[in-house]
Amino acid sequence: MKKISDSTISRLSTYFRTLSSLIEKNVETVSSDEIADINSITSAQVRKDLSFFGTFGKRGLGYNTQDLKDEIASILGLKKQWKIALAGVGNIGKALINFNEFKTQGFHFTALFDSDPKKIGTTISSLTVHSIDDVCSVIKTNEIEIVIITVPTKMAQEVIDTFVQCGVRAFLNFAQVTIKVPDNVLVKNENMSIELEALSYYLTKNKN
Amino acid sequence: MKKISDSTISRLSTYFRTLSSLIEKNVETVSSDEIADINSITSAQVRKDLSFFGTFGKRGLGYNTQDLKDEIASILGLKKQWKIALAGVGNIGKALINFNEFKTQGFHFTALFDSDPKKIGTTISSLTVHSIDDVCSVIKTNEIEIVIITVPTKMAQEVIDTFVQCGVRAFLNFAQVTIKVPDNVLVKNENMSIELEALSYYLTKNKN
DNA sequence: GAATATTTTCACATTATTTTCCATTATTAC
DNA sequence: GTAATAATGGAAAATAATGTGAAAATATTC
Repeated sequence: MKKISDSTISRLSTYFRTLSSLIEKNVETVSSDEIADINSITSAQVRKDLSFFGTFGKRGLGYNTQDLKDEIASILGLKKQWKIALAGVGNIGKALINFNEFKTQGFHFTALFDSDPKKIGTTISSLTVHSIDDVCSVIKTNEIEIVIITVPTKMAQEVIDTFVQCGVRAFLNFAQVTIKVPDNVLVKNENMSIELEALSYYLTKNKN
Repeated sequence: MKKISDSTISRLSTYFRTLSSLIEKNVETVSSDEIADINSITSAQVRKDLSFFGTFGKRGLGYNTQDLKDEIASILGLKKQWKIALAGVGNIGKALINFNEFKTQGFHFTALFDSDPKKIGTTISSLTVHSIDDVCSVIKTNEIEIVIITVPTKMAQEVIDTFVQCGVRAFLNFAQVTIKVPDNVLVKNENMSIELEALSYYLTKNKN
């Protein structure tokens, strides 16, 4: 199986949202050109991205919105409910727990972890905060497959190591540090400062 | 001036963090190879990225950490304090206001906006919540140049339009929708669900 | 101070991604 | 039913990004 680029995968997510929104409006058919317009890219890009996974459209007509949405859901693995955990119950962590979009996309918070004894044992949104020491048992009992990391930068590597040892292979990391993991583990970084700095670069370069 | 790729800019941010951390440890000199190792990329990539902006190293020695950090700060426009605003004082919005990393990177929240009459006039972290109707005057008075968008998906385009009309040219958008803006405006998307879906794709593809 | 090792820089090669082009197929209008 | 229009899908070309290797410059060792 050939390697599909990250950009292709993230555009598939975008198409998925576009299709959901079209279906909500009772649109039954859509062309690659329309999907492209909505997302400010080219139709060739849309078709190329889809072509990696099969042929889903009808020449002369376009794509059936519901069918294509289902296909993309299958490709992205969104047909199941994912159980996720969160490590680091601080400001950002708490906000994410209450962020409903995750749930509607099929990602369910099932466990919380923190190292602060004052937080361990407390309940947030009807989820108990567990000690980092109990990672393995909690992960296994709850069949958690994805972990969101919102611990302080300095602890991120160590915390992720712990989860990796318990068999977790997918992380969404909010800490501002590059994490080293084995080849069979994936860490996606969500680095808000980097995006802000890209804006800073843009404004500086295009000063008026 | 040739166009520098987004990936180069975001890697510069990463090098900037790496350098800060080395300086903290009193390291005075660093090679492209060391920077690369820390961030799990190649040294050629590091040198190539830097080469777009000048020659900052000494052959046989490497780069002076403080000098290179200063150079990158200049390139990214991080030598000034940026005044930023936030639109949409919900869960995520409030968490970001209290997210201290922004402040330490030179991004200061200076104004908040919401459309909910119950929130308008209240204070969060000593910042008053303004009405969306007052955008132009507040933006101008406070010299705000970057706006973070944490309003509901359906309102995002409209809210950004309002800010654009008042002269704002840089946005960090948390809403899950592609925003249309004029050529001289930049919207960076911070889409946490897309990253989660990339993890979902990865786990599905590499099922064990 | 000469020899060796290190490391950048620059030019080029390779790989990956995006865009263009066009044949094919479907639908619509007349 | 035929022509015109719309749209996909796949091959090829163009562009962009990354990696490699040789040469030059600097530092270190003996």
